[in-house]
Amino acid sequence: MTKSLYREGSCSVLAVQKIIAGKWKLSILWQLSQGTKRFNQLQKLLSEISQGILTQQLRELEQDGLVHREIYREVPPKVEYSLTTLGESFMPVLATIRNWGDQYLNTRSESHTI
Amino acid sequence: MTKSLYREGSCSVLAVQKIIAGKWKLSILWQLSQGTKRFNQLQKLLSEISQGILTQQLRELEQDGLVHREIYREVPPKVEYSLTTLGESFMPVLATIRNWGDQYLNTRSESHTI
DNA sequence: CAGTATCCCTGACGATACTG
DNA sequence: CAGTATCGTCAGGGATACTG
Repeated sequence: MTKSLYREGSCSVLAVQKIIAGKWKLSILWQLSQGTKRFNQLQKLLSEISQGILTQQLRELEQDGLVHREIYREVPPKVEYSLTTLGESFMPVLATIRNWGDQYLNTRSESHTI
Repeated sequence: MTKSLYREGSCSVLAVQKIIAGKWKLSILWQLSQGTKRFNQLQKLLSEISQGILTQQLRELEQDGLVHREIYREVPPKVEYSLTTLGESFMPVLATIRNWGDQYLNTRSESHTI
C-alpha cells in the first residue's frame, strides 16, 4: 500500500519545495530559529543579500505563514521578525535534511556506491 | 550548545537544496522510488517535461550520486534508471518533507496561527 | 529509443537610488 | 531603520529539429 502512503507522489512535497525555493529562504529560517531578529540584523547575518531581496523573501515567508512580522511604531522604525509556530514546526524537517546532507557530503568524499 | 548541533547553520542543508532544486528532481526521485524506469516511461509519467530537460535533470541526479543509469547495448537502445543506495537513503527525508507538507496544507486552510 | 544541439524566454536575483 | 522603485542580468527551463 505504498500508494496510500505516498498518495499521488510528491504533491505536498512540491508545495514545500516552492516555499523553500528562494535562494535565501532556508538561511533566513535558520537565522530566525536562533531568535528574533531585526531587519538590519538579518541583512548583516546574510552578508551578501541586498535589501530588496531580503524584503521580498521575508514577505514571501510571511505570506506562507512561516514568519511573523512585528512592527513597532517608533522613530526610527523598528521591525522584528520571528518564526511562527508553523515556522518552528518546520525546524525538525530542516534538521532531517541537514542530517542527510551531512552524511551525503561524507559519503560523496569517500566512495560512489551504487 | 545549539551551535554544535547545527554547526554553521544551513551549510549542508544548502547542499541538499542544490541537489533537489531542479524543477523535476523530486518528481523523478519519487518515480524512481516506485521502481526502475526507462527513459520513455519517465517522460510519460512526467507528462509535461521535454526530452532535453529530462536528460539534463537525470544527468545531474546521476552526477550527484542519487540515480543509476544502466545502458543495454541493444538496438533499439535501452536505458534504465534507478535509485542508488544513496538515492534510496533520501526517501525517508522526502517522506519527512511530505508529512510536514501535508500538515502545512491542512493548517493553512484552517487558521493562520501565530 | 534515447538521446544531442540550438535557440528562445521568463522569472529569480541583484545593484542602485530614493523615502516615510 | 526599514523599507520601495526601477532597471539590468543571467541561468533554468522549454520548444523544436535532428541523430546513432
